[in-house]
Amino acid sequence: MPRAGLDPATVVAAGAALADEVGLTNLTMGLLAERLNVRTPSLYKHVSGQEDLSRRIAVLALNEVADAIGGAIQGYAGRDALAAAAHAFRAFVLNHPGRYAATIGLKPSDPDDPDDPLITAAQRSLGTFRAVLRGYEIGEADMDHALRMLRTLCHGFATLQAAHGFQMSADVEESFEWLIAFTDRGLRAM
Amino acid sequence: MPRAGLDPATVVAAGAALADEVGLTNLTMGLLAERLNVRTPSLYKHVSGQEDLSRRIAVLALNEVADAIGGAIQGYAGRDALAAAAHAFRAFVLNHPGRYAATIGLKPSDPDDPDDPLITAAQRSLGTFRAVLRGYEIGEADMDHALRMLRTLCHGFATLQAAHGFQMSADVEESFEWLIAFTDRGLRAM
DNA sequence: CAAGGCAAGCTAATCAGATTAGCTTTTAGC
DNA sequence: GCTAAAAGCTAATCTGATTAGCTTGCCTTG
Repeated sequence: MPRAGLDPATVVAAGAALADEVGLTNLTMGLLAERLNVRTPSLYKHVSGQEDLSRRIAVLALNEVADAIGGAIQGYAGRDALAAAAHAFRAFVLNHPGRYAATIGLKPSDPDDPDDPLITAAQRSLGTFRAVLRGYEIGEADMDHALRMLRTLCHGFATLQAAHGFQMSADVEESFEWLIAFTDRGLRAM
Repeated sequence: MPRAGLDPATVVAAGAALADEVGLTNLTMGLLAERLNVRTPSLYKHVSGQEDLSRRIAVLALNEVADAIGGAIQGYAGRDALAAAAHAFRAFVLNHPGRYAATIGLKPSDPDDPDDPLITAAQRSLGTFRAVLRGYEIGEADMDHALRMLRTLCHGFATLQAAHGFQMSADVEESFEWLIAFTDRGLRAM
């Protein structure tokens, strides 16, 4: 009976994948163990419990979002960068609802601890939004507000759509494009 | 030993209050029973389980949001109505994080069933946003998109703030005002 | 006012899922 | 090959949801 050869990263990756499939709330240690061909208690050798698992999934997700947006905006600026970032963000949330859900409502970690990988990952994904805004003429004073707006829009739209929150008739894709255009116009008019 | 005299509405109201205090995820049937001076199984005489309870809390919350926004925008139009609605919405989410959380990620109910109180409540709160937009010169074609944008902004900002998502230096209140002004400008420019 | 019946509450039991304790055994490093 | 840490396992505990079935308060009807 050979060993499974797990390590924290493998467990977290499998947990994230499973969360995307069944939903974060339905992710149980038992289900994850089964997926990894291991008995439930064995998982505790790699993660300290559900909260730890969830937090690590969140870190993974935030880094992946950062990578996705970062890659998508390469070579673009202004409206093109905005659109690319928004689409990349939303695609990530729709394709990985489970792991994105893990990034919401985490116990607020000490924002001063620069060793916390969660902080690092959050900063990275924030950095990509900041990069998008560099393509606009935004004063120093407005930068943080604009950044928060961008986050609000992306997060809000993606989570509402993922939760089937848009049940009106109009096409959701069209609304998303409309939203991007609206934001671009506003930012350029600053 | 007199009876507790519970009914579904009482149980749901207590559940909503408790969810606000301890968080929706920490709302257990046992805790709720204790709050109502009743044994856990007794709750099942009034709600059919946790999912049912959560759904009813969501209905309550959506109706309360609609009332809050509806009341706040009375007598206002344009930018004043927009600001009043946004503030009312956010205040609700911040004061009642538990019950608002219940409105997210519910199993999508049949949108065609007009008897579902959840649909009714959702329509009501949507109606208040529609009322805000009537103060702007928005063409028929843009209405649904603008409506979705408004929801996106309110939902996104409030949930991010409730989740302690804004850890940058700038003042959150200031960002919120900035966001409202940005949106107002954009809508007026249509 | 008494009888009947429904529904609210209760106790006891079952079940799923998280987590811990303590044992066994692979396997990396010497 | 030897040994010790780490990885897995079984067994056990605990919390929380839910169901079954009993008891009894309370409202209605006669």
